[in-house]
This record gives sequence, structure tokens and C-alpha cells, in this order.
Amino acid sequence: MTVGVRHDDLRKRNRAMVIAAVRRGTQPSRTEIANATGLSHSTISTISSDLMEEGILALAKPAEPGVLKRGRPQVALDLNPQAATVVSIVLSLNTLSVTLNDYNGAAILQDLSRPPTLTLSRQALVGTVIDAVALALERRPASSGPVLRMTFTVQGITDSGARRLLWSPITPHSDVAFADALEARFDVPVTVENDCNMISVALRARAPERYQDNFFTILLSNGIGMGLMLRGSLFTGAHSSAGEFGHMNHLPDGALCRCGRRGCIEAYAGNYAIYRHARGESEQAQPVADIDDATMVAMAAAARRGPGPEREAFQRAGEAIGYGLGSLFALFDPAPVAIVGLGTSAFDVFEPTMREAIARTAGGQHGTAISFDLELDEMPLIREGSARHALNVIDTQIFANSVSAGATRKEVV
Amino acid sequence: MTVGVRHDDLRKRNRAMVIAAVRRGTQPSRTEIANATGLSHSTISTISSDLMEEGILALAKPAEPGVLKRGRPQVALDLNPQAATVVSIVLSLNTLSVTLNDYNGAAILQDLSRPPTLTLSRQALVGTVIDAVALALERRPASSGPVLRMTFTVQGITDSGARRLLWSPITPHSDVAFADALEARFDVPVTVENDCNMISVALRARAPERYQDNFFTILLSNGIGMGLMLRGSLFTGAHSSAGEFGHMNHLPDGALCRCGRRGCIEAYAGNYAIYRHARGESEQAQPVADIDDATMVAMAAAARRGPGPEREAFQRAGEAIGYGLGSLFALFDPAPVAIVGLGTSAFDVFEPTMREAIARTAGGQHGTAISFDLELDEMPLIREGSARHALNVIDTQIFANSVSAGATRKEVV
DNA sequence: TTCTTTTTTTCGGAGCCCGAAATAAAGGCT
DNA sequence: AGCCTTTATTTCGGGCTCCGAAAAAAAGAA
Repeated sequence: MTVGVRHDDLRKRNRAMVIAAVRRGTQPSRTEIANATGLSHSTISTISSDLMEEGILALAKPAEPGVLKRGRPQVALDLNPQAATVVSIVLSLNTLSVTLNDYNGAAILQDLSRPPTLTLSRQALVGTVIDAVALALERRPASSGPVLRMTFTVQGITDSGARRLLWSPITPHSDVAFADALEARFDVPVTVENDCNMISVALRARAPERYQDNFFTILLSNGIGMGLMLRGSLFTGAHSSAGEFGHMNHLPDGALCRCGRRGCIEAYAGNYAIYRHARGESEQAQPVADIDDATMVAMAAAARRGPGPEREAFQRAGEAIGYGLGSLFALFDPAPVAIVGLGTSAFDVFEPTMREAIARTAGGQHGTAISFDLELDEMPLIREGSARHALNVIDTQIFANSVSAGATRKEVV
Repeated sequence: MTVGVRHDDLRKRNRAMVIAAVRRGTQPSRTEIANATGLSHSTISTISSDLMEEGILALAKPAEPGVLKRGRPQVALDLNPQAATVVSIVLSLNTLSVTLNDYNGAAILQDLSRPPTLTLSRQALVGTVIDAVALALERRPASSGPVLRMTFTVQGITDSGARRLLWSPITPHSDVAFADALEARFDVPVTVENDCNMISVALRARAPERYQDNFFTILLSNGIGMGLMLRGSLFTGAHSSAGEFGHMNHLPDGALCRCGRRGCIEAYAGNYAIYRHARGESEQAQPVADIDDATMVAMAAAARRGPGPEREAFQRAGEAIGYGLGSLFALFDPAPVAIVGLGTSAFDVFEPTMREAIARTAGGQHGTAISFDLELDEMPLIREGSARHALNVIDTQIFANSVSAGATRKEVV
């Protein structure tokens, strides 16, 4: 059962809403916030002056004295960058990225290293991450706010509690408790998140008018990842991060997938599958661990030049993705789809067969109305989403609590 | 953006929660409600006495003086059956059912008629429904409460606003505005709902411990329907009711489906598909409109007796359903599945191939842990869910509003 | 300088929830 | 039978929170 709404939750929610309104990035005035939230001016006034006193909000720079209107000018509010610092750790194949962002979301430090993730022992992998974070924290400017939250993002399946990496193609180890290890070392709350989910968070923040309540993010790289935004929040399963679009079945008993099963979408559309097909290997040949970007780009170029095994390989990939999307559309109605990753560089090659496949499914009735957004480089989105995710938690779970008010009153007594 | 939480919303939500606690059906005392909701005893006391004064709640019958405990005995509360009446209209192939339920959910009247839905004109179809409802309302007992809500439930695709039937196999007409027609005639709010969704509502109400946040309902009849409960609420698409499990693709370019496309799950697992296959017809043969129950039962019996086209037909059906479920499990993690409808009478025949198919997909890792609940007759569930749905709306949107308090105070002034 | 106009803050009022105390309704004990 | 103990429910006072109205502030316009 849903738990009762306490009286103090009210203020908490409304504080969260004021923060959210300011985070939207338009430097709104109190009047604009009042209109947007439907709360009275007096309430907004109280809440925002509290938040400013607590150092969460700040007056925005007077900006352009541009349009001169009559009456008292509105005072723009903004987030105080020094209210907090968040750490975004992104671990992918042979790459570890650590980023610090201020409370306003601006990156204040970024580190990139290239540990051999596939060969590191479990302990060494965790140690490498911890060292990189420690180094970044040491180097952060003195003016930065307190570190209140970290997001550890990785390609693979995470547990539903966002504490562990259950399985990932980037390491042979399974069930690695990154959150516990990081929390033990740094004493800051950490969650372990799936890369595609963080991309979805970033897209929603970037273009809320397009990526609203329901949309899908598909990451095309060696594997196929997916983020599922349903009803305005990320879907995660009961046990894991779920959203394993790449392992929906395309053809029963079909091509061998990296997961050991046969016929998964990924076994046709993953980089290794395209490579395998383009080289004329059997569909049952063992998938290779990684295809470098240059090879993929070269294959796409070959496919573009004319018919041949490369073109055929991309067409099969498009077909598999198209049928998969068609099934999604049958379940959820057509929704915006963002396709992210190096695979988008060959989008023109596989789009025709993909659309043809969609047209043969239940999603086809909506025909050409379905549009795709492409984004070649996923890393910036993952970093952005990871930081944003941490900031959202701070906004709604830490700063929304009006501790100060209670404390002040206590002292008066 | 989410709108601000007003001060009065608080009471509204807590009233709704008290009503929900009582509707759970255990005749809770005020103390039990306080514990369940986390609200204080004083708050529960105020709210429940208000609700009783308004005739929404009532004291439960003293019941069994069974276990004698020390201390003041708890007073059980219950819903006042006369607080409202809801109308559930269920339209399926050649069958129209109209049921009145009291506020406590008990059926107080039920009508069944058999209009030829496939041949009626659009106007006649709507007229038939209206006449049946009018008749039921005329015959209702004088002691029944005011009719506050109707649910019109039908097999097929409804619009996301729950106003229209967009497409249904039971009538050639599309985009029929049943809600508007019924509201115009009876001046009572009406929503148009999908049958599988209402089954899901009923299951959740019946067994909340099993059907909690995420579960799937699959209806096996001539077509294949699905209800998608995600995160505790029914999923509906941006445009339609969505959840078209039967039209996810099983085999590209496969068997001809009733929807005109090829390879849909329904084209293997729908009654017409099983019938077609068992009779040795081509997969591309035109689907027949309806197979009567006796024929299906006879085919299942034949399949059970030994190998042959019937058994093969059911096995193909199981395979198609299994791969479909496997895809669902890849997206959502394994969740409870309820299989409803006459198709369950052959469950033993197709279960082995279904499970084998699931084992070949991403859902397979959870293996035998996946369990299925079967329910042969869908009609009682649809009726129950339709009534429950209407009651939920009354609870949360009508009775949760504390009009009386404001009114009383107004009069004092 | 003195209006207007618009934004923001201040102030009183009302609603809601909570905790503590009071009241109610049993059974237990002598 | 009468008082004690236990548990449920109601009453009461206090503290928050929100709102609307009025006041104050900060401009441009006249």
C-alpha cells in the first residue's frame, strides 16, 4: 500500500519542485516559478528565500538589461554551483572516465584512463576505479562544493538495487559490488547504473519537449543496449536493470549470440555480428570480443559503395532492429527512438531495411511518422546523464528536506 | 512539469488512502488503518468519521465475537454499499453483458444478451448497448445508491483517452465513440477500456500479494490479448491501449495474421491459427472469424490423445507464445504471468514447447522459476475488473474530495 | 517628482497533521 | 459487584504550511 502523506512531505515536495523549476535551466524568477507550479507567490517566496539562505539557490547574474519593461524587474534565480559536487564514473571497454560536476551541472574536472578491463582481476578492476576517483577528488579545486553523490555507470546488467554490476561484456567477472566498494572508501552514496539508462536521462534533460514520458534509447555498439523510459521514469526490472532489447528473439534458432543463445537481435545487429557476416563467416561462428571503430567505419563505407557482403550484413542488422522495434511499438505504441553510438555512422545503410521491417509489423501502421534521432558519440551523453542522475537524487532526496527550518526553530526554543 | 502540491491535496490523498485501506476487504479498524498508512490515530479518526458522516464508510457488522482479547475491542469499518452504484458493460463477440455493482463491489444485477455484433450497423450497435444499459438501470432495486460511473469494456484497441473503440474484431466498424454516446444518454461519466486491462485490474484486486507491481495478463481466445501492469499501474500507450502482444513478430514473413500482416504471434497462437494448422490448411489461408469453444476443446482433446496435426498446431502455438514471453522477459525481467481464456484448457498440450521456447531466450536464465496462473473463464474477471476500475475512480477522484467539510464550514459562516 | 506597473515580501487566517491527554469499552481480578 | 488493566478511539493544543490580501520595493512613464 502507498504510505500516508505526512504534513511535512508537503514542503519537501514543493521545495523539490522549486529546485526542479530552477534546474530546468531558464533562470526563472519567483513569479515564473509560481506560475509554473501553481503555488502562490507567497509560498514560492518563502521556499526560495529558504533555499538561498541554505546556499542551494543563488541570484543569477543580472544578465542582459535587454527588454525594458515597466514595473519592478524580475529577479532571475539560478542554482548555486558550489552547493554540491557529484562524481560520474563511466566504465566501458578498456576505458575509465571520471568526471566531477558542480551543482549546476557544469563539468569541473575530467579524467580519462585506459585500463585493460578484460584482463584485470576483480580486485584490480575495483582498485583501478577507486584510485581514479581518489585522484580526481584530490585534484578538484578548493572552491568546489561538498561531494554528495556518485554515479557509477557501466555497460551491462546491473541489479535492481543499483548496487552491483551483475554482468558486463567488459569484464569476465560477474556480480561486482562497485557501490559498496566505493562507499566504503569515500563515504559518499553511490549507485551503479546502466549506460543506456543514463543516456536516456541525458536526453530527457537535453530535450524534454521531445523526450517526454515514453521513449526508447538504443545503443548500437558491439552489443545492443536499451533504455526504456516509461511514463516519465526509467524502467528497471524486479531483479536487474532489464531492457535487454538486444536479447529479444529475432529468429528462433538463428545466429549465435554473445550470450550463448541463438537468434537474439544482437546476433544480427551487434558489431561482431555485422563483422562476422561481412567476412562470410558462419552465423554460428564464435563472436569476437571487440571490433575497433575504424573497422566498423570501413565496413560501412564498403556497404555504401555497392552490393556485397558488407551491405548485406548491414541490411540484416537493420532488419533485426526493425522487427525488434516493431515489437516494441506493438507493446508501447510508437514513441520517439534515439539511436546512439558508433552504429549510427552506418544508419543510412541499414535504415531502408529497418523501416521495411517496421512496416511489416504492428508499428507499421504509423508508417513514416516514426522518426529517429541519431547521436554518434555516446560517451558525452553517458557522462551527462550520470551527472544529471546524481543531481536529481540530491535535489529530490537531500536538498528537498527542509532541515534548516526545523533546526532554526529548535534553537529558538 | 509536475504541478505543485496544494494544501488541500493532502487531505484528499489521505482520504483516498483510508478508503483504499477499507476497500482492501479486510474490514479494518481505525487502529489497523493507522498502522497501515503510517498516519496518526487522530488523523484517521477525523477522516473516518467524516467519511461515515458522508455515507461512504459504515460500521461493519459486529461479526464473530470469536477471539476475546483484553481492552476495548476494535470497531471494524466497511464500505457503505449504498454509497454508489457502478455499471459495467462488457461487449464481446455476439455477447453483451451489463452488470450493476454496489459500492462494496457486490453485483446487484446482471443482464446478458446476444446481439449479432458482426452484422449490426454502427448506430444499431451503439443503440443496442444503450438499450441494454437503460433496461438494467430501470430494473435496479430502489435501495441502490446513485450511479456514479460506468465502464465500457471491449475486446480490441481503445484510444488512450478511454473514449473510443478504435478497432475490434467483434465489429467491422472502427473508431466508435461509445463513451460520448453513453454519457449523452445517461449523464454519467464513462470510460472505454480494453478487456485484458480489466482482467489485470481484477487479478490485482483478487491477489495483490501475487500480482503486485509488474505482471502480464495474456488472454488466449480467437485473438491474443494482453494487459501490461508496470510499476503498479496499467500501461497504456500514447495513442491507444497498446499491449498488442499478439502482434509482436514471431517469424518474419510467417503465417498470415488476422491483422493482414505476417508472422505475428497471433497467427500461430490464436484459435483461428490453431484451427487452420490442425486442418492442414496453408499458413497463408484467410483466418476464419470465430471458432466455437467446442471445436477448440475437441482439438485439444485430439492433441492430447497422440501425435497428429492437432498436437502439432498446439505445439506451434506454444512456441510462438514462448518466444513472445521470452522477449517480454528480456525487456521487463521475469514477472508473474496470468493466462486467461479458453486457450488455457489446452495448456498442458502447449506448455512443454512454450517453456522450451522461453528457455531459448533471455528469460530462460530464470528457468523453472517462472510460473503461470491459469483461469479458464475470462468473463467473470472482465466484469469484476470493470466494476473495480469504476470503483477505483470513484474512490480516488470523487469520494476523496472533502466537499462536505468546506460546505459545512461555509454554512457556519 | 509623482504616478503606474510589476515583482516580491509580509501578515493574518484557515486547514491539516501530530502527540499527549482524555475518554470509552472491554476483560481480569479480588 | 466493583475496581484495575488493557486497548481503541476521540479530543485538544500546538506547529507547519499554504493562501489571499495588503504592503513594500523597484523599476519606467508622465
